[in-house]
Amino acid sequence: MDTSTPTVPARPSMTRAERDRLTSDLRMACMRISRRVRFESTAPVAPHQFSVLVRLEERPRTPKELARTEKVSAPSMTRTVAGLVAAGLVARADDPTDGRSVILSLTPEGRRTIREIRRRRDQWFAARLEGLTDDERALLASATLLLERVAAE
Amino acid sequence: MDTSTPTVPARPSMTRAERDRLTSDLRMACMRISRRVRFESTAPVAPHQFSVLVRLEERPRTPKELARTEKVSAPSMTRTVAGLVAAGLVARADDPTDGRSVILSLTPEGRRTIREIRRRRDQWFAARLEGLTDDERALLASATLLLERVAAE
DNA sequence: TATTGTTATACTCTATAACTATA
DNA sequence: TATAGTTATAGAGTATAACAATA
Repeated sequence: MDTSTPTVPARPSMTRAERDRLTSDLRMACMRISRRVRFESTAPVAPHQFSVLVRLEERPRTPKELARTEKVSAPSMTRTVAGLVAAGLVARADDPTDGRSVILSLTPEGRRTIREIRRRRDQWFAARLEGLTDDERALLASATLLLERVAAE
Repeated sequence: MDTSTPTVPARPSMTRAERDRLTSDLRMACMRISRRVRFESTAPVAPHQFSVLVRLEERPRTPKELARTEKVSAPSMTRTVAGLVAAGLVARADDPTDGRSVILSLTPEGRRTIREIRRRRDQWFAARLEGLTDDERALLASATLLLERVAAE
């Protein structure tokens, strides 16, 4: 895939007002799309549960680590994890090096659940992108690379 | 503002796999930015309250209308609205044509609150866009128009 | 003594069911 | 009888404080 900065016609520098406008318009567009995806697609687990599944998709983590990254209290995470374990989506294991800790990881069913939720969300969004031309899609593909860079900072 | 489709170099049609990839990558990028904006910027009102303020910014509405658009029950909206009225952000008025209805609208303080929240969110996002070149910003400005079109459908 | 995780308790947002007032 | 809104009550997620087990 082409990861270089896309070629666009030369333009004069943006004014401060134009930059502010871009910031606000782009942010609101992203948040509106996010909201609509959440509203229009149903999910088998609640948003805060899905968020934990995605964290565990990257690698196994402790409840404390999850509480910190998800910005919730330890007792809240205890509760959330308990629900995911009860649903068979997350597995608990003792930490062999520290008797106080537990190590949480995704079960195969947990991975399937993530895939299913992404599939539903993409399905809704894909229908909205149907009406675009190839050029418009190419432009959005280039923009996606920039957005990913911005979000990763 | 230029609302026409931006000029980009001619490219061959995307394959189905490329379209699927764009759908998923762009959706996830938007959702990740949305999440980070929500996490990184504090707000004087809760998310569900802010959402109601934005609906009322467009025009006055009844509680029933708000419950429907926000996808919550009528009693939930009663509670949310009560909080906003108590905070001085929303005003209640009797409907002169229907004694059962109440008409909700933003107070000046409610409008100030919306502006303040947007300012904080933009502030965070603007810092992330600082590192981009003018060409990259121009590309994102074009993409924003497409995203707005997509989200509006 | 500090740290990990849980339990106890309370507050908020959510829902459904029942109630009041008006059409 | 139907509709707009509220009140009653309960379930789920969140928090802080207190506790248990381990380092």
